Amino acid sequence: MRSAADDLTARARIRDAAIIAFARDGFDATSMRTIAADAGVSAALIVHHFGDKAALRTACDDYVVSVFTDEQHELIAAPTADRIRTALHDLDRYGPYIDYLGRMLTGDSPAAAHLFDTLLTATGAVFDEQRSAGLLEPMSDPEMTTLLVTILGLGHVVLRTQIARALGEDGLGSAGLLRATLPTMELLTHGVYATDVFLEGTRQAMGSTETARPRRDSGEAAQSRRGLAVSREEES
Amino acid sequence: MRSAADDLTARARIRDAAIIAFARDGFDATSMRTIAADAGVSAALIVHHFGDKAALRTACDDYVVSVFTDEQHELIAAPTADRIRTALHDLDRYGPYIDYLGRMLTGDSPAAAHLFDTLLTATGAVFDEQRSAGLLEPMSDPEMTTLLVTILGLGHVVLRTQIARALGEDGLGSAGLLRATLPTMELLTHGVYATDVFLEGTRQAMGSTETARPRRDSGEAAQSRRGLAVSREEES
DNA sequence: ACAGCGACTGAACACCTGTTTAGTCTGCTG
DNA sequence: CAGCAGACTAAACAGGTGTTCAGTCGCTGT
Repeated sequence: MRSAADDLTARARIRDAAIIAFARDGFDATSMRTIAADAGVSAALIVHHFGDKAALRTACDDYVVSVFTDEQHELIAAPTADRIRTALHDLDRYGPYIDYLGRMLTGDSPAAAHLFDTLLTATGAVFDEQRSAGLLEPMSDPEMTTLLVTILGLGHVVLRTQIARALGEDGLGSAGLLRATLPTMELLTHGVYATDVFLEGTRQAMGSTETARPRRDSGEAAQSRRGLAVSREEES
Repeated sequence: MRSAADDLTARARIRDAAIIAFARDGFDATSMRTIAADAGVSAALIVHHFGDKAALRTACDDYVVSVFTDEQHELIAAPTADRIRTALHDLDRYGPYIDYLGRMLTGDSPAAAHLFDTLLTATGAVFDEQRSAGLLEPMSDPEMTTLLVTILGLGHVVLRTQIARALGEDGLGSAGLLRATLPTMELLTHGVYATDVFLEGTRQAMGSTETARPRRDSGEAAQSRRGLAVSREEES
């Protein structure tokens, strides 16, 4: 620990300490003096190296994002949301970064936006490829379905605290990831419903609010079919 | 708005102002004086009514949770994660509460834990019922599948900012919810994959190591299994 | 009429915040 | 060697923080 930390430049130690503290306590609840103490430097040195606290944050943002996008890990080369979730099986290495990432994604920093878009695009690209190979079901709204799958993957990261508590095990630990793999694949392969009635009900409900007669299977039509009441549930 | 605000007790106005401010700026970045000003009272009165800032927070937590659990709305009576997402189609009414909820769920407050567990349990109950009716596919791990569906629902809430930006529309606005409904139902009904090869590959990968794994596994074992499972995405 | 009480406030308090300032030390360069 | 640049620090600063205090107001019960 000691020697490894001493090998890093002060700037790097500050960055690492900040990432850990921000991930653990949040940006606002972390003081410059705390970071400085953790990094073994003075608070003034942080300003000397980064400018101000906000600049330190964006430096941390950029670094964490780069960990998940720049690096040469083969599973991160095409960072599907599912893959990034999968890649994080060694919590020891990525733990603080994952937590940081979870906090980041719920904010509205440019880095978070960039990361989210990258993930979304990558997931969409994988789907496009698989669709060309005839491996995918027809989708009424491929962009939205891509988003749904991305949400499913990132949900593990963002809701990590709740999941770990509810399951009694860390959902992003290797045991948790292992447990999630098969059910995820089941969901993506045949869904949860054994019947079409819910889907058909939705189709009719959404189609019936339109003046035109609903069509069965056309994908493009569905997208134009939006704009009216939400009531697939009888309410309202 | 004037009269409506004046109809509320100062205590209620403080609570409402705090919820809005916490949801918008976060707990730490919101000062007592800001809340007081928004509520039209003095900062000292907040302390008088709630004790301290932390107590105000838990009061807000409890209130927001009660909005989504106690109320008599029929769609909230059984608050599936999917339903709660659907129920929130009038952002005007629930908007601030949703944002507050999103922030809450990424923390580790008792109220967030309670809410999450409630949602999880409710989703599980709906599934149990549907399973009895023979409406569900067989699941290798029903509890985990329940969690996955819950994550899918709550992901919209927690990642609202990113989703709204990426889609160019608010995913929790009525238009966004409407657009998400059909793809969600498609996903839950037949998944995204038209083939079983990914699922079968996962089953075999996990099953084969299962027999060779009498007890707790090391990281390397999980990684190899993971590698097999993931190789479904036959990289270029 | 008056005592009591809770709602309510402005001002003060002690503390913590991010940042600045002035300066020391170290190592390199001419 | 001098000198300079950058890493680095202790101390101070201005402002904001949550909270406390002493007190006023208006209502209610007697």
